[in-house]
Amino acid sequence: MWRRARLERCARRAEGPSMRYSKMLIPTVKEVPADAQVISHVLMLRAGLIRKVAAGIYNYLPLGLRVLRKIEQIIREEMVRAGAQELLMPAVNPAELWQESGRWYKYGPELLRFKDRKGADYCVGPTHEEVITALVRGEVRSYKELPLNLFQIQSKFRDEVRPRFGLMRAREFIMKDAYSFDVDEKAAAVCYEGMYRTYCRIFDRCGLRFRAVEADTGNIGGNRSHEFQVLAESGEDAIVACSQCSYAANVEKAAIGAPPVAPAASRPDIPLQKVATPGQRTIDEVASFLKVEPQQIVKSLIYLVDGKPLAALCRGDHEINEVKLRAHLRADEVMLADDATIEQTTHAPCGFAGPVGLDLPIVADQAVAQMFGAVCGANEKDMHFTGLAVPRDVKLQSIGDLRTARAGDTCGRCGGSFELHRGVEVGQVFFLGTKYAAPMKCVYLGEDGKEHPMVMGCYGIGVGRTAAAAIEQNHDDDGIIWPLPIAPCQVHLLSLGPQPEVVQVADRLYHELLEHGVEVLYDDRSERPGVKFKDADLLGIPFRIAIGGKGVAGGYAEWRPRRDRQTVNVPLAVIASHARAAIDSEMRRTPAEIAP
RNA sequence: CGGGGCGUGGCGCAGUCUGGUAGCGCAUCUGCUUUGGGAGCAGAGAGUCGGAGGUUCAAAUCCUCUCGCCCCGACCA
Repeated sequence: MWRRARLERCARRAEGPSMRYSKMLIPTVKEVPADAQVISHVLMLRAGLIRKVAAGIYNYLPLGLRVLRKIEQIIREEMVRAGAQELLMPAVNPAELWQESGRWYKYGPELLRFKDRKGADYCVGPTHEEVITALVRGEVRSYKELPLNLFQIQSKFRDEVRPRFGLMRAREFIMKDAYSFDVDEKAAAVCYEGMYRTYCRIFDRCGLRFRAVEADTGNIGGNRSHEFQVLAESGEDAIVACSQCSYAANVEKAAIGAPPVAPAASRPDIPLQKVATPGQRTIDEVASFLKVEPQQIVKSLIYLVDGKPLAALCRGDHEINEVKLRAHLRADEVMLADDATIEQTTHAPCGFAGPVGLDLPIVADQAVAQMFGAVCGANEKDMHFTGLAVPRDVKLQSIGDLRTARAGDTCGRCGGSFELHRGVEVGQVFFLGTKYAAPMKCVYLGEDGKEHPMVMGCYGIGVGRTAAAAIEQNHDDDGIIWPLPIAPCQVHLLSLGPQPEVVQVADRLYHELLEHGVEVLYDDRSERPGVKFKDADLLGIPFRIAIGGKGVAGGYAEWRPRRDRQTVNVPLAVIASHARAAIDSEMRRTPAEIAP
């Protein structure tokens, strides 16, 4: 009963002065916008949800904002349920805080910096670890005041090199960011687990299919992280999931099982031989020229690791993963060497590098360590070696899991095999430890009377990106198919035709739906039916009710869910309660109704 | 930051090579007809051709410089 009351309250608030289409700013467009590359961007523009103001900067129009507010509200409810408190920090941050954490110097041009009238340095916050840490260290002294988990929902700015894909990669974007403060690692780990579960609830409630995957911690630092990936063909991120155990990870991070030890029979002990390969630079060229498979070739890449050259080896059909390489070497920066460095270190042009006799530290992917009878570059123009036996011919500094995971690879946890998915990253949770608390002296007095740094975690959700991901995952050729919990409205009511009795019935039903606590968009425009149908499909409101001349004469309305498009005629007398019941039943399909 | 492309009524584009009255489709407005899957006819309004210099009798068009946007790559929530 409380639930009905709440829904009615929400609907009344949502109704505002009017949800009549004729009075609203819903600028739909027929033509596909020229500069939109991904479907969510196309549909958000076409459905009149957003408009671009500048590169990566958008207006959120009324229907678009309704979606963002729905997502925000779900996040807010679940964060509060998990014990977090909402606050709001400034978008503009003084440079001093960022200098204190060191990120003023490390962050690079993505941090939008500017000066005020006095010439003092400021930035627009791309994230808020500095501000929150400064706040908490100033206000919290004792272990008795911990733990704390504080969050905000706010616009952030990252001056992306290349903003694109609409809200998927904007420069200004709305983000929920939360920061937890605990007395020790153990308590912080409990908090991290709690946030992990909260995130699962949030995306479940949004009605999205997603996977939580192990992730690299990137620049934010810390030692434990999960990304929440909404599964969609068009996702930018590649993730793998084990077919046998629960392990799932970003391909950048996914631990690949060690290859089985090759039997002696498959280790041909043949001599190293230099062969001419004029002009054959790429793996494919060398493979077809020497009539071998790419996996029999050792690919040798020269990297600059914190400025120093190093050779990294992987199999010809594999890809070196720079994230893993950086982690393996405990380096800050890993980048492919330029041609000049390659020629200097290998004494050969790019395309002929090899590990034999190379005067550089060499690291190898685990799959390379057991290669016999292989092919590699000879560090000499137009020459390769055949008969390479890695253990015999190459001095390796170390061996590790250095390549990007692929479908079918062995799971590093259980030995099962990986399936590949694509996803849109909508959230990430980080276990930060004392990375910020220590340098910024965010400390508390413990029971032992001594000062300790607080142990932190941070937890982000891209609100606009979640909306975009929902569209990537839920659309067809005609438009968006919103999951009910985040749809701009629940029911799209259409009046078809100019006959006064049709308008009268539709008007009455509009009010009846509102009285039933239904969020309804009422298309009362004097457009032809075709126009209204097309706009309804484009907007993607989950349920459509059409009132037409025939229906009014026969005493029924036409009910059609957007997703399956199974049209049924429902008597006018019960259509409102039919809608109410359909909404309740659909909402119950989300885990929100599972006991807290 | 490297490479490529584009800036012309609200939107999408043609015109630029070869300088000579700025055009098309959609949208908008008016009228009549039409009303179950983006209607028809008739009429109308709306553009400093991204900006600044220059060449020329004459510049959307040629030259120089700028600004913005998009795509590919490197980088990232």
